[in-house]
Amino acid sequence: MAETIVPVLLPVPLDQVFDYLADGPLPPGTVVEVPFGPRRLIGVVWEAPPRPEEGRRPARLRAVQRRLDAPPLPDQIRRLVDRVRLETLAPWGAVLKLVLSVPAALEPPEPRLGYRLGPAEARLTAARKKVLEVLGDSPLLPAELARRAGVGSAVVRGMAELGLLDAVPLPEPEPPAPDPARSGPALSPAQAEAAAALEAAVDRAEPAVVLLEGVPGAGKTEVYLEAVARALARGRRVLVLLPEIALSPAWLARFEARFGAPPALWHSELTGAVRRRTWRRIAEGRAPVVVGARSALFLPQSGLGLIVVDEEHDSSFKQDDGVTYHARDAALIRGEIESCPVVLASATPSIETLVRTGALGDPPQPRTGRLLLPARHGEAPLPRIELVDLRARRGAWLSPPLVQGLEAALAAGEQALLFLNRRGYAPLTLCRACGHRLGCPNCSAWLVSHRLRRRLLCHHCGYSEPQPEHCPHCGAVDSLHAAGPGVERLAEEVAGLLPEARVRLLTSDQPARPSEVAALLDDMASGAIDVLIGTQIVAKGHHFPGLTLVGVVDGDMGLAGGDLRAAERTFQLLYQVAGRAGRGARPGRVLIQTHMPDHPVMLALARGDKDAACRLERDERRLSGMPPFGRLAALIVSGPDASRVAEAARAIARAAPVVEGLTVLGPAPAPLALLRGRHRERLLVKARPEVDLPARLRAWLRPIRLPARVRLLVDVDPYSFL
DNA sequence: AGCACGCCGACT
DNA sequence: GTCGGCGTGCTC
Repeated sequence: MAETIVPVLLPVPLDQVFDYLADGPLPPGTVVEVPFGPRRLIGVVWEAPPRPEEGRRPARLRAVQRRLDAPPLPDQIRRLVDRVRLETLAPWGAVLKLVLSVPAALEPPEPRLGYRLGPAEARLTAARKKVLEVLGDSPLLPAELARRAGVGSAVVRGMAELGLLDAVPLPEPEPPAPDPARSGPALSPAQAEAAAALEAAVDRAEPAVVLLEGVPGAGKTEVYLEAVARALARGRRVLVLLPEIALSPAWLARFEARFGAPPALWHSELTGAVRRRTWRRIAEGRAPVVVGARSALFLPQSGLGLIVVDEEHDSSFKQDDGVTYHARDAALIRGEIESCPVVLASATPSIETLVRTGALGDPPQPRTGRLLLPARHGEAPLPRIELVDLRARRGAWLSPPLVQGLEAALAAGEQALLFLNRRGYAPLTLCRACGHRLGCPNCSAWLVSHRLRRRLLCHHCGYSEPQPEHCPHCGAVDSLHAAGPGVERLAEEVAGLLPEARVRLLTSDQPARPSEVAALLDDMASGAIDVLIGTQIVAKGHHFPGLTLVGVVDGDMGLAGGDLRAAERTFQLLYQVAGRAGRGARPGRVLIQTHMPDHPVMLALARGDKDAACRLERDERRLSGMPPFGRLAALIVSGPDASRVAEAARAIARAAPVVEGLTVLGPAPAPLALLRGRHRERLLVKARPEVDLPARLRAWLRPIRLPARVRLLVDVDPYSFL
């Protein structure tokens, strides 16, 4: 057979395909193993690039090692990889790596081994007799066998080695398929109407973007699950993206209630055999519904009839390092490729989505729509939100109105939630003798005091040191002062004010163990906690029937700094937190402490007028040409040597294209000028909508050669401005 | 990203 | 005299 040259894309951060020799043509999508320098890598046969890549070919091509016994990578996924590469400017191979996230799954799965009675004879101990007793006709997994016999797994393994047990392959158990015909909870007329609109979109099987908007409790999930059912009934598959933290047992219970079977789950915590099996099941088309966090978008699922992005405004859909993609935006690309609708669900949609779908009165983009779900009858209305003006107040972190609110709630046997988006005891430690502030040696950031651990931590790089006894600068004793509040300090203050109250903390790192977190949430739900103090992880989803008072300790925190989405994010976060109050029988009350009671975000929250605030924000963005009325890209130049980094950043700026509608700001030291020991300079590129920003960036940056030890990170449509 | 190759400090 | 630090360069 004639030798053929095949282009292969490899999961390494290089922006090119590599040519190999094969015995014959291999269709694009074929999964192959190839030699790569001293290594062997698994890659995917790709379409040949449109024109021969510049740069020289090697004298001799090496041969494809073997074809793997895995389903070919679907065309749609290859096109997604190509599109994401072009949009994010990430190296081609780095994007492929998102797809080939489970290399082991590409190998034929090893059969699971079960044990049955073997032929050999040996001295039988009591434990061994027990194992043989419980062993029936059908083979059992070793762990199951050991459990039933009440012995250790070592006994079972030992018996297998002696030949007392025969190992036989067991078939992989197939999880039950979701049943679309199983009827869901009865829908309200408004829900049924919205569901019908989504079902019609699924039936059309065309690219479309539908915003599904409604207050918490309006029943958005039930509505889009009807669309999921329709897609399944038509023999199509479904992908549901959720922020990592929204992938909760409660959500899964709702799914199972509707479909009688669980979906395939995908998130970062999955490891080992479960991760491998899930990937394989999806690749082989045996998972009708996949539910996962942002990385699930790159699973090799084919035949999609619907994509749902729930909590579409959530900024955790944006990946800030490596391939800087936004899963919501990439999902829209995927929807185009798959020719299926994408449902974006949220109680507080992003400005981007509101504008795109015409929800704020702008002309909607073609093939978009908005469904607005009203609150359900009998559902608790959103709680009353009151602002507490902190101007001219000094001293304690909790104002008198909030303290009175706490006392009243506890006296009535109700629960309270205090929200402060700051882990630890205090965000800053300073010396009262010399004024020295304790900073991180690797980052331009203050060390955060964590009293429970008796350590100072850097929240950016993980650096930590023991809580010092005296000032490391002047040596003064007992001079170190904790400045500003963190949740730990708040807990201390509440304990002082309400000594009899049962107070607990909940943050991303505390309690440490998932089981302890679950126990804490149970305690909160059952009323065994009076005051829960937490960071933003308490904002989402939880249903605490006895919770009537929510206190936002520092409503202004998110508004500081020059982040273009600060107002939007603060509104979304505080709205979510506020929604925790009054979900049970008794009405809720929300107190937001603020130094800016006249700020549009605060006024919108207090008046419950979301649309007005969104319009105001939209107008500001339009006026300043900010997203979605223009695009941004951040170029972060970093390296261990500050002056080389600065010089490289200036060189990049000098090479900037002179194009109508494209502005380059900077370079300037990034807000976090030192991060993990690397000095950072930032350029901000602003483009008008008619400019093809990624294409301009590619042309600009392609010829740039960076000096040694200097790196460039391109972040198109950045969400983090650090 | 890995991995090898290559030139300078503290050890059996 | 070697082991090993990580800087540099390459991978069809």
